[in-house]
Amino acid sequence: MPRPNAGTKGVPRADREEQILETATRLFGTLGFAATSVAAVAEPIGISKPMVYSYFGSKDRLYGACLRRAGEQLAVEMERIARTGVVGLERGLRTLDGIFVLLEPQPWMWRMLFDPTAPREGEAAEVMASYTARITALAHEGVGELMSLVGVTDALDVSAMVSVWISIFDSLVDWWLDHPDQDAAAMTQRCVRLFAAVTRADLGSVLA
Amino acid sequence: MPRPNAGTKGVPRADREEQILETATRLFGTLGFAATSVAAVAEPIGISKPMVYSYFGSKDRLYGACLRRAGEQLAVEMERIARTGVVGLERGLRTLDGIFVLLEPQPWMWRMLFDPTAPREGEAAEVMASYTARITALAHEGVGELMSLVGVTDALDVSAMVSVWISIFDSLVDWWLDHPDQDAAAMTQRCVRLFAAVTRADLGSVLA
DNA sequence: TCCATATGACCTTTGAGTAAGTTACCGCAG
DNA sequence: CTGCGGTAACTTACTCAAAGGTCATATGGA
Repeated sequence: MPRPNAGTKGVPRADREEQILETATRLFGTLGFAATSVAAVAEPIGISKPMVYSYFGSKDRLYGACLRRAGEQLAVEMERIARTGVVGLERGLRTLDGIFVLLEPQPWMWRMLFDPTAPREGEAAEVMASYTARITALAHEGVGELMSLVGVTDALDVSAMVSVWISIFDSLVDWWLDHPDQDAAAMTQRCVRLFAAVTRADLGSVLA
Repeated sequence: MPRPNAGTKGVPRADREEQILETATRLFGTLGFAATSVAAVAEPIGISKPMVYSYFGSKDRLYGACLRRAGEQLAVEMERIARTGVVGLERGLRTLDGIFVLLEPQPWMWRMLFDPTAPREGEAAEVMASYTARITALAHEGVGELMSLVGVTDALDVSAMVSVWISIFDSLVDWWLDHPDQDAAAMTQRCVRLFAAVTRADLGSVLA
């Protein structure tokens, strides 16, 4: 029987692969893993579902590939900033700035790494765990330094602060997605103002 | 044909309803809406799926009922604290403390209100929107006060800070779920230490 | 005996994954 | 330059499993 849209469209393998990866990252990052179907990835590219399967084998492996791309970029950038030797809140701000610049063309990239709907086992889960571990280790290092500068050494306190710190990243990226008119530089400036505000705040009598 | 487990078990309607609500809240809160099946709610109670449907009609309505219960408790408590007139970071800490005490028996309750896998339309979505709006309004009020105390009035700055503040709540509850040995009082004390640490931190030269 | 409480077995939809076949580009013989 | 096979790029049309939701029927307690 006739198959009107069949046959190659002349797009070489590498190009399609990149196209799929880009679209999938956008959808996974904005809708989450669970809410993203493979067909929904294929549609905006104008290809069919089996194409995606022929390139990546399974939804899990597709997610793994997106994760690797995103995680590698983020981890490398954060490690680069860590090596510059800056410490304390300043290191935090510099990291934030680096991430914002990196995320400017595709802010949803970040969301993928901390997607709560991602599968908890399988290849993708392992890739995700390895990158979040790498990023958490960097955060731990930075937060640990900051905390010891102000005299906090309790391991659980530091551990809680690391969670808080990462979630601050998360919420700022979320906020950014809701305010797409802002650019990376504006985001960083805003963070500087917010940090300054918090350090200026008074705890009142709660410490008593 | 014979139906071995059929027939009433002598549990009155109100009791079952409460049982289902409790189990569903636990599962929705820990696994998220998408990953929780109606059958999984029925199983630990020892009843069958159609029972849940006969009580709540649909998964969406079940989620709505859980949301209403949780949201009402949280909103009422936060409003009560707001009315005591405490301001600044102290108000933040008092709110945190109130929430921790409320959440002590069921920390997963909080997660439901900010579940990203929850449906975006339907009855449950409306209930969720109304409670998150109520809670966000309170957060906005508190954060706005705090910010104006330190001289920040920009609406976008305040809006971003509200996102950050709520996500701090979120991450602390998450951390608590990972450290079930901690009680509410210990959590509050930890928060006091963390807040104190942050206000003591130095911004360095970034402000330049 | 009556009916609220209960269930097994079903229907339906959705989405992951697959099989088998179709078409167009591309290198090469004449 | 033209025609022709090989293969890479593509699609339609399916299977299968999981989960939401329904229905007819069974049973224990008042």
